[in-house]
Amino acid sequence: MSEKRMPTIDQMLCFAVYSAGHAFTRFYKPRLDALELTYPQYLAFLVLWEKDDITVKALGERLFLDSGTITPLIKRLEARGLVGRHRDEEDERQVRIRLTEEGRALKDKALSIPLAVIEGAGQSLEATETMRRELVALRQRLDGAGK
Amino acid sequence: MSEKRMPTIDQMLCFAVYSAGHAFTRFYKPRLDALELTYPQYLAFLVLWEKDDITVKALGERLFLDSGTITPLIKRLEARGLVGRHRDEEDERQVRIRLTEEGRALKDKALSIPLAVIEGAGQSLEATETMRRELVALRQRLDGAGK
DNA sequence: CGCAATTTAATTGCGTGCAATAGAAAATTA
DNA sequence: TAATTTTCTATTGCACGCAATTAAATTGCG
Repeated sequence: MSEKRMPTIDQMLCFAVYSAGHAFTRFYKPRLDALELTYPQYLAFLVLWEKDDITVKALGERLFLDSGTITPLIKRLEARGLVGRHRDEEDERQVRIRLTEEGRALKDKALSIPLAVIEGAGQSLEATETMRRELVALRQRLDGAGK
Repeated sequence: MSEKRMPTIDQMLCFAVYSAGHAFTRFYKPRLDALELTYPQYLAFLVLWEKDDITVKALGERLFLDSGTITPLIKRLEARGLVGRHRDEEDERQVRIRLTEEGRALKDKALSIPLAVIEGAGQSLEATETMRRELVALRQRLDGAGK
């Protein structure tokens, strides 16, 4: 005689996060198609445009992804001549990722994207910043409580 | 010359959503491993436990996923005997998904998960509900502005 | 009714994410 | 120094997500 209840997905925060993430990917799609980049590839470029010549590990820590995701992603960009991969001379365990001239130049084509996304989100910068900060705090608590 | 700026990923709402989504998946992982379910499979069960015998389309609309994702996901659950797939007699284009006895019984093992997630999120129910509502509104604006 | 347009699922192909493993290099320790 | 442990990257295998296509069933229109 259990007859216990489970929440509806519409009541769950995790599903709101999950589906909002997909909505962002959908929104980015036509803009990133113009650069022939996927959303995760775009994130990798944002990190590299900010600071070039970083290791696979550093990029992974920034994006919260491991080498199983980063390595093939970067290899696809390398195959297109957008980045180079080089073993670190000091520490040969590490692989450093460097933008090529073409990879650096891609930034110019991406300049219009952030504003388009802000417009697409359709809320004030204050509301956006509050939401962002709360999500980062949530992520930290989830990872901390994880185990 | 140009020297234009791009935001840092840490400043971007989309990345906060993206990485919080992964954090939820990580948090759910050990709980769902006990049921041998993935997070998307768990979401599908939440929908089915709420309302059984629904079409692939209805499930997809609920989860914001298309048949390219739903069909193989459900087939894996079918192979494990947790759901059945049946062509609708009235409209043979449609496939209805029905829980088996085993699939229905799985709910009992999942009952403790929602509370664990609420604890893992580590914030008040009010804050959680506010955040959820804002994320749903954001998703709607992104999809609406999409094109 | 007859046929074109629409709807619904399934399939294919590609790019993530991530667990598990392997292998090499560096750091630690006995 | 030699042996052990740790770190870093790559690889394999599996399950999403989604675009594009296909096929079958239904609907709508003349």
